[in-house]
Amino acid sequence: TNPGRTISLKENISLCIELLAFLKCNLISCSHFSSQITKKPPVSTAGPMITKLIITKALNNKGLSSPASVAPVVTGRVVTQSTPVTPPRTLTIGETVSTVPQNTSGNSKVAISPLKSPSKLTVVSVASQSPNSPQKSVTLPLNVALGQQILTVQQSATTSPAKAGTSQSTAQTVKTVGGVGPSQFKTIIPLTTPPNVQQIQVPGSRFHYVRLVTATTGSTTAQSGGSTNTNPSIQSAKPVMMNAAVRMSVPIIPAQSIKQVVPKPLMSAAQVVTTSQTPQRLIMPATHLPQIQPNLTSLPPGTVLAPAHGSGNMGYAVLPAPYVTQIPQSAFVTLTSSSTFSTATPIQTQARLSLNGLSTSEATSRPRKPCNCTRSQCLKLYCDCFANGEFCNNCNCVNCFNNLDHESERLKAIKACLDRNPVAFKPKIGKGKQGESDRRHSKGCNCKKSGCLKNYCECYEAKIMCSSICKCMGCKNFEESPERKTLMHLADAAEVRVQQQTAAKTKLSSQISDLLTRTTPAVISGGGKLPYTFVTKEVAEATCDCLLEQAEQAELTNQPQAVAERLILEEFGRCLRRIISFAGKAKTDCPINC
DNA sequence: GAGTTTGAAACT
DNA sequence: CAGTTTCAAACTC
Repeated sequence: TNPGRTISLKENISLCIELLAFLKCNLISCSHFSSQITKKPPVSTAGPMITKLIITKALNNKGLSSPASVAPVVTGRVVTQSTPVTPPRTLTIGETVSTVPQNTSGNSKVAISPLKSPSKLTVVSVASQSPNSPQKSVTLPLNVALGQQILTVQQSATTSPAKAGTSQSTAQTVKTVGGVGPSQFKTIIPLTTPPNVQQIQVPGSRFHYVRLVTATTGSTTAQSGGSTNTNPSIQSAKPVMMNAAVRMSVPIIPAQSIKQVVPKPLMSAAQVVTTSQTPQRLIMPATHLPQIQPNLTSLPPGTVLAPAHGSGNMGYAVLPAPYVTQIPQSAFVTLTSSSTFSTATPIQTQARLSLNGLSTSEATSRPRKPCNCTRSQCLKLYCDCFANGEFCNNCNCVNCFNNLDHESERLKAIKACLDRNPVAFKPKIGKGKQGESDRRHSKGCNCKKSGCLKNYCECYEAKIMCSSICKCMGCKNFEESPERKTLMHLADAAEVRVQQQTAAKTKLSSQISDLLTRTTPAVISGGGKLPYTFVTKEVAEATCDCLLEQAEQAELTNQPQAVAERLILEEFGRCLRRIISFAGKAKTDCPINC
């Protein structure tokens, strides 16, 4: 791909070996190969994304209500919005909030699945504001409900018929699945690529966990038991066993999936969101869903969505996405019963949407450094995990409270931090609109001895230069600083070296192992392909010997590198022709295609 | 790996 | 708000 690039002899031979392996692969019987491909489950190329986790009470399968049983159990939370464009405000679940910006005119609602629901997985609830349309919910059999995107948009009772016709297909879905007429449920907005929902069984837990998984590529299968499901591409739910040591796997969802239901962004990071129901519930933001960040899930970690006045004491707790991946199996009960924070004192935390100027997805996609806290119990900002809104996981900390076992303490600590500094959990490194060059430390550093050229300095650590707001002394971390340039060059060179060495090592080992593992002769019959068994270990070694011989000859005769490369490649071509020739001859001669 | 240095966070 | 203490990471040996 790069004609101007000079290839060393070693690389040349390496390429030849690679070609040899490739040839060998392609000699494998076509049917054999294709069968392996078809057996392979579809794998998403997208990073894991959490869309939502619904926890219901443990249920036996019989306990699922029939579609006709419109239970008064309200488990899906309805968030509404009064106007399409609103300033930062207090959100009251149950208020009218527009979640479909185009044509629902503020009367649609987003049902947010609760942490727990009594005995059933309730997909939709209506917080009716009309006495003629009492609050209702549709309780679905789990295997049916699982096929639905949990975020739903409903028409409120006061929505006009004209507005009600915004999404006929999805409304039909609701009607069919839930057995409830369109007058009650206007719209369920499915994901553009519907999710695969998996049940997660947690031993010892009373709760039933569900996760939504959508593969962005690959085939999909019809949903089991989902005859009423109008979307055939929804995958069947699969039970997943979990133990305490296993992280809850992260569902995958296409990035565009949530776009349809993204309500207007909540402007303030310190909003109070109130609910109108009783038990505390969880809203788990999807770190990898930037589209959903502006809505409820963009609320900062630790936020408790306080109940609305006069409507009980249930609230939501917004947790950072890593929470989901680190969550221990037994923690939900503690959380759901948590009532540490009343409506009068809702905890408001700031979203740590980015770390050091990186987006959340970027930041969370890389492995986090384990902390080593010994005295802070990981409940102070000294602890990087805590400061980043994450639970400690695989850390080396002592007496750690930054976990679900100490959730109440943790929430208190969050509150204390925010009392001291309302933006304590906001990213310190702001990303400028024009790219990284505009990134800068929000507070500036205060370095005195390091010259801002060591990682003690938060600016230098974030690979940004100090700015006018820094109060550092003897700063050398500025654009024209020769010391800084030298350091940067050294760091870059070191990084490149490490990468090259790692890549070379990986490539070589994979080539060797690849060749060695494919040298077992085997009889492949039929398929019209040459038997790949001719590329045996001996043949590969002999080929390599031939190539090396050419390389040595070229060196001995002081040939220019281009000539040497040509000789090697020509020799490789000869080797291949011989292999193919013998293979074809053997196939003709041998009655059993050996 | 132990000890030191450093600067942010926490505290007064 | 300034000064001091605490803390954990970065760094050095």
